[in-house]
Amino acid sequence: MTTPNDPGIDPLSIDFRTLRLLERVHSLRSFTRAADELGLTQSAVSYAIDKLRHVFGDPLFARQGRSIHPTARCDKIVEDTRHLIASYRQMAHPPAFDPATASGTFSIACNYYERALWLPGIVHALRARAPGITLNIVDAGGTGPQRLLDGEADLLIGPIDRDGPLLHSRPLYEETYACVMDPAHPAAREPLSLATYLHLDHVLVTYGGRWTSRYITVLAEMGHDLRVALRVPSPAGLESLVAGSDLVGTVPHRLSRVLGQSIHITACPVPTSITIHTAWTALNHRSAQHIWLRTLIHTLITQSA
Amino acid sequence: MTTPNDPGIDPLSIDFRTLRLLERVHSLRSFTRAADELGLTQSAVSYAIDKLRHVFGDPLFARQGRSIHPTARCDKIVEDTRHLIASYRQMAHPPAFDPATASGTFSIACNYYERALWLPGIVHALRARAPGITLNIVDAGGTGPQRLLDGEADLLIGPIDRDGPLLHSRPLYEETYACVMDPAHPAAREPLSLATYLHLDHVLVTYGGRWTSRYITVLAEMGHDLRVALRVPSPAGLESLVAGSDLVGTVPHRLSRVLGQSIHITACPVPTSITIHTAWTALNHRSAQHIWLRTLIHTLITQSA
DNA sequence: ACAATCCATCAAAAAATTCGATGCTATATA
DNA sequence: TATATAGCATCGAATTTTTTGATGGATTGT
Repeated sequence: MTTPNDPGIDPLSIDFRTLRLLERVHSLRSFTRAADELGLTQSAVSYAIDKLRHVFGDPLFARQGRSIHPTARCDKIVEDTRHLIASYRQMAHPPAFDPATASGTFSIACNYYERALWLPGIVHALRARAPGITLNIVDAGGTGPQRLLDGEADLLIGPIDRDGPLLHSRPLYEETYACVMDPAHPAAREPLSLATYLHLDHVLVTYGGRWTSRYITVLAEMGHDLRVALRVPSPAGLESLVAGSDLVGTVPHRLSRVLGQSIHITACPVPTSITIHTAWTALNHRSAQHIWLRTLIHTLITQSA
Repeated sequence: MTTPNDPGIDPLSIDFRTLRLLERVHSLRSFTRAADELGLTQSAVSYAIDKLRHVFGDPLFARQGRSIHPTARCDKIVEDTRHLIASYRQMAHPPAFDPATASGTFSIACNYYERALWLPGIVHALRARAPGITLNIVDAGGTGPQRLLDGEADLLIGPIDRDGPLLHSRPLYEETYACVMDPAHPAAREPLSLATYLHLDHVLVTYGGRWTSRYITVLAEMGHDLRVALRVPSPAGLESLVAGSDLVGTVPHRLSRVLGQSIHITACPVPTSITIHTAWTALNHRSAQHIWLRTLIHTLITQSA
């Protein structure tokens, strides 16, 4: 019938369906009934058992007149098989992510703007709902997507222009620019026109690296150039720079509102806006933890934005 | 790409070759190199991974420019997979039978003849080589194969005429019949002719049930009938029945030699012989323990027969 | 004896896998 | 900046595996 260690068949070519079939035949003591239960023909069951017979080098079942009797080896194989299938099922079924008991680290790349506006809310929610997760904030710098691709961050929050390759993203809200200045500034008396804006002396927030703010790009496309008196890498402390000076700063509108009470805020006359997104890579796209966290963050931000 | 819990594909349809493929891709960080190693094309590997992606609802690997990076879920799956494959391999590989440490029960069906001749040797060898195995001797009765088919015995030793269905057997040796009588018996003076044999008064061993000894069958076919003065169910004590009487007993030749010194033994004139076999069912045909035991018994008996 | 049950087997059909070739994207190089 | 290269995805064709439906052989129960 079969020789032990039959070289003609690779034991690894057995799949879990075939193992389940073996288990059912063993339990039901019948090829025919197992076939019915599994929605197959008796013939297919016979074929599958025959394959298993070659793989295990054992007859597995011997006919005893009208019924079949498993061999001792078959009993043992079936017992092992039950554990094997259970393990595999557990492996194939992703355990539902439970924030309350979850542990791990989650890295967010963003810049001063997002940290100032949204980080407190995120941290607060996370401590309450998923206290086991360590939050790691890295500076997005001028090139946010690179943080994701390099594996330094799991989620990027910021203005994404291109929906580049390998990058999933979801828009949060649209942001406009605002100008901040000393309340005593002459230009603070009425809404700012583009002409006036271009004649003022500016404090420019460069955001460190090679990033160029959208309003600068738009101005350049219009053929205009900003009179820059001071360049700073971050909006932090911008309030004290414009207070008591004639300098004007341009920052996202929502940010201007948290810079301090002592400054005058008015709409920026450059006709453009940016859209803030969350973004991540394919690596995390299906991760239960990541889905939960990015959804949480998306909800928090869009609800208060 | 893929939706979690994709209903279109049965997770159980994954086989162990595919899991090994996943493991290799994960280790080598390359579809192409895994394909080379497994003797497949990159295309086949891509197909297999795609199937796994649907089953697990996870991209498993994300392209990072020129190379690939596994997802966290993939790492975990691969780790589980290694255990799964190891367990399966152990299950598929029949553990070599080690007599010295083996335990269990082994049932032999046979009759007085085999017990008297061979059981001491079998017991002796088994105690020495496989002390953990319990030997269980059951009477074969008139219908030996039935003991096997009923599961009452693992091995039958005895004269098998038919190589019936579901029954494996291996011949041990050929046995002839001998006549035993009192040394003072008139017929003991010269070789026994068939004519003389038929005129003697016999003690017939019936072996209990419905069994008919071969020499009886042959005599009947020849149209002869035996003059039976006494019927006994077993050859045990036959010596004392023929000693000091005019009765003649017919038993297998080897058995006659262990009945006692005080009797005369001569060849039985009925022209026939029987062949002693070991026999077993398909249930035990591939069992390592059974193969070892029946080979041991076969060797013991043929070496001293 | 006779019908019924049940697994084995065979040829044909259906499904899954593999191959070879090509496409597409992201580096690396000139 | 353009080009070459490496590497996975995808497509149709070829191959292999699985399933089916029909049939055979053996055993049991009536």
